[in-house]
Amino acid sequence: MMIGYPCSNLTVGCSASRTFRLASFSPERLSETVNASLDCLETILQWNADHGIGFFRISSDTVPFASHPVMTVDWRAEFGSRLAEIGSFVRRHGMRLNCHPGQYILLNAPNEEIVARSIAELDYTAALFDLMGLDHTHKMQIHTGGVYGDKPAAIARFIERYHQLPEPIRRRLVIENDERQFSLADNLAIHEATGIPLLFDVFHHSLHHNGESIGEALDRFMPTWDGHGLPSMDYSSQNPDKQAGAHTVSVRLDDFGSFFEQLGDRDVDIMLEIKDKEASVLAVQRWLASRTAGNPAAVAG
DNA sequence: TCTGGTCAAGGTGGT
DNA sequence: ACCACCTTGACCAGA
Repeated sequence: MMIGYPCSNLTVGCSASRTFRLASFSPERLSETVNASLDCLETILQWNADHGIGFFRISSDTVPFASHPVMTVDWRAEFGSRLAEIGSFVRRHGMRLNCHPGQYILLNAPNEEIVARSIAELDYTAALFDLMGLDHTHKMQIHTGGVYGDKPAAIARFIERYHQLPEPIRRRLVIENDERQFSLADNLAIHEATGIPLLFDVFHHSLHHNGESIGEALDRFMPTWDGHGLPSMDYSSQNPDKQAGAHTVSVRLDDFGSFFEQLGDRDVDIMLEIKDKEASVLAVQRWLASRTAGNPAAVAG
């Protein structure tokens, strides 16, 4: 089991998700920005290695505008060797990376142009992993998409488009249950038709489900990962000061503890979607260590 | 140097 | 009809 965090580290003092406005695009600006982001990504991964953190989400802005028509630069050639070095570090340390392309990825949109732009963006993300030399267990997670007033039709369109995806995308793509539209049960139907692994977001599940307990949900999502590495989850909890669905500022160990009880001896990688990032990962690591020390039998295996 | 408005893209629910 | 939210903050113009 590895505990991870997304995109930025608040300790190291740099950002690995630098970008710029579309209007500011130039080849020079691109080089400067991407190289600075990759410098920081190396810093973060080293920091992670030093702190025993093996799971990390890279920003979908690692190469800004990579799938946009403005991109005339051969970014794969320009940054390929740096990405290969980073990938080599990741493999050497037994780390796992993940990426979460944005809300504009809609494989089941009725509009074919939106689908084409979505595939272009996924193609870029898959290329990042390919250039890093990372295998298909390093996943790109997206939401299933829009409902467009007819969920069965939206699911059917997703399945149809999935079968047409280029292999570098298909082997890394996973879908996540969301808090409003596509529940775990909806995604299971898609999994049965496609074999796509399902990334389980336990917080979204608590807000939108079909009556399954957490234990039942875990037992259903985990087998969808056969052959894809350790099943991967997103974890957050409710920010008590904000509207339902808002992520908490810092991990609530009581809430995590009750989740961990339900997890039992199941082995998963857990991405903490929490505002204070690596601080919560360290807090969970300390909690797990103290729990193991206090009750060795409980976490064995 | 600081800050508030704005940023490629779409869908959805709330006002 | 419009705005905020989601992904995750970061850029940038103007003071």
